[in-house]
Amino acid sequence: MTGETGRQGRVTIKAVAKEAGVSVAAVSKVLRNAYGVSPAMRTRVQAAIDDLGYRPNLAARGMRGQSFTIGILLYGLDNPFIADVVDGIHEVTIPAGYKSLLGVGRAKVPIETNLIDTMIDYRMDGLVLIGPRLSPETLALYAPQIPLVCIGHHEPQAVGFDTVNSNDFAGAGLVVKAMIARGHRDIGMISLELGVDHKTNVSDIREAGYLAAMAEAGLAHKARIARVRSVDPAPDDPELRAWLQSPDRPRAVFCWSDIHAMLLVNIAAEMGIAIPDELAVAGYDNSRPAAYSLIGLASVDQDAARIGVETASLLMSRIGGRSDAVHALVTPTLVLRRSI
Amino acid sequence: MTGETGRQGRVTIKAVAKEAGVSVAAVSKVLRNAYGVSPAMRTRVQAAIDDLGYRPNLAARGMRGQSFTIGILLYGLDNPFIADVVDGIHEVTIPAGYKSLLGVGRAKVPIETNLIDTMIDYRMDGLVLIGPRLSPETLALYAPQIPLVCIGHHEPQAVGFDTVNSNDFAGAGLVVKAMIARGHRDIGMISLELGVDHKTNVSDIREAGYLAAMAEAGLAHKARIARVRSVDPAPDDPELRAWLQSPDRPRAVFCWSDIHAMLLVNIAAEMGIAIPDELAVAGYDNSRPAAYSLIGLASVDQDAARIGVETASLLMSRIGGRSDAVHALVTPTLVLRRSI
DNA sequence: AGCGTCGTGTGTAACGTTACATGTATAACC
DNA sequence: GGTTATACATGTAACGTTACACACGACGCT
Repeated sequence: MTGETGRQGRVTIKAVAKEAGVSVAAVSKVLRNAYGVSPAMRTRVQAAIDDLGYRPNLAARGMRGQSFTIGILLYGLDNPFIADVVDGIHEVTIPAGYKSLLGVGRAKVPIETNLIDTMIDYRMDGLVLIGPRLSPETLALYAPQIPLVCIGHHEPQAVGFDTVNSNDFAGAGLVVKAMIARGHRDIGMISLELGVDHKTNVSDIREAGYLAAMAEAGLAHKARIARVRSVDPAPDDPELRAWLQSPDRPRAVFCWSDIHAMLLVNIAAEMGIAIPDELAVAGYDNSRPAAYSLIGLASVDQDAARIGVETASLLMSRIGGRSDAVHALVTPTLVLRRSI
Repeated sequence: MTGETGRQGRVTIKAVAKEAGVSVAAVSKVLRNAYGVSPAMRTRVQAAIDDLGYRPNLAARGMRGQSFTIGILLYGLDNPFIADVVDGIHEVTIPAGYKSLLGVGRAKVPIETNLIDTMIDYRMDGLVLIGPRLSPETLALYAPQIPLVCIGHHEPQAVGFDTVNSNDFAGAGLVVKAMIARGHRDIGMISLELGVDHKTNVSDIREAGYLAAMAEAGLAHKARIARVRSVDPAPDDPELRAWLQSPDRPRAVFCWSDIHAMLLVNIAAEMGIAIPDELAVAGYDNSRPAAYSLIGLASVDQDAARIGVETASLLMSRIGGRSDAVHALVTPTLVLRRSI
């Protein structure tokens, strides 16, 4: 022991109390903006906090009360959509005094559950899950343990947690209508292979929106969905190449994601297929390379920042005690570019 | 109180001890693989842990001992380099029983310091900083508080922490040599505006490597560096456009980053400048869109995964008690593509 | 037999914070 | 003037874990 301040020179609530000449309980109240503290006391304690450079120990905090930290679970880092969502979340949480820590789930169930467990074990105040691979049953298991809001998980009947999504149904409709306006009638779709919980995936909702828009335009008989296996295909993906070579390839195609749409545009260029004259393409996400003039990919913009803001607001109110479930939809827009 | 198990039904070390018929101290020892526990006791406790589905409370753990968690500070999420680095880190840390949580610093000093504080306050066992904007002085202040390894921060004389970097000096040399092999002599560079701590930035080391390689080839008089202001330029960045229009534009250009190189390739295409016949371009990072056939950008590959592995190994040994500083360099390779 | 040593196991005081139950003044009412 | 609110401040028991000091029996050595 080196004396008064403890071995690491770390400033604790005790030191602040001593410096300000008040009790630790009083300091704690000031820190939490709790009821029953006079303005005089508040300023005195605040001065001591500033003088000593005190920072609360989050681990200790988490043992008794709130930690003022939220956890965000992502499926990956290489996605501009996620970057914007996170920015949107911070726009709300940082002014509210919350910090956030992220975990990368790599779209694998064991990693995701492990990370969620970690976040719960750290006594975080709430969790945002972006595109979780977890089943509704698993989520229902976690929901009672911690305030939860999911993005990119369509489950409007869920009761224990909130969801925020782009209106994927409407977004697909925007694309189909724009293509019809361009004179196309033979419009196909490229989607993901069906998963086990496929009713909750964004790609499935986009499929439904596509089919509905086609039907509404009297083109139900033309509608067809090709499914690719890989979420993250290589630049020379054989599935996409095969699709482009197939004899009954449609005249226009709506891709569930920019990743596939951009690859399609590139492989088509290699194969000498003219875009959009021989094949019109539209994607989803309006990611940065879609705007490159060499790519020029029309794409649906989800308004990721707004999704983030909406999500964070819901999480804040849920941490505040709300228990009824809210399921919000954010309206997307279509960014027209050369490829359509 | 609802009775035996506590209000939230959460399983504590106490419950495990009771179930196994031993003391809490014994359970704690088993959890930490500490000395002084018989095989019989170990199996008995482990069985109880599995039966009850016990998970240690990290907040409580962090108050006394290790939390088995490391923090990773990133500057942003929209970068494939970072994604690969993080994967490399996990390759080492996960088998070692460590979890990791990320923070996004947005390349802003106050956010970065805030996040590092948070991670320290959570009693994490170690920190990885990827491309921190912090000054050597600030880092020296943090280093005594927590094991630290930096990526993308060149400070080979630092004593309190380790660094792992791509050999940016050599990477720049690879590009210059490849361009000379293609017959170019008029080779320029596009770099970042100088920051205050510019001796530690990767862009500055790449500049030095570029200048050295030019000098070595007897082209020192041809060498010139243009500096752009924005780290994250818009698709129609006026600075890059102006550079392309300038009368003394070089015949070939090495860009410090793919972000700028790809934009350059696109704006050049808009302006009718033929790549590589009128202008050869090479970037740094070998990011995914660089491989798109429509872009075809030659780029230096940093071997991000290896950097991650190296970093994690250093952090583990530093957590284990090592205190001398290691400064590792990873050898990059150049991926040749059409643009050069 | 007596004395250290070793291998195992237990009891319990921290760790830094919050929540709750108690004070203790001062003001407000009959 | 005595009771009752009201507002503020304090003392202290948790929270779940680890680290430390210690107890206990068995063993090997003089």
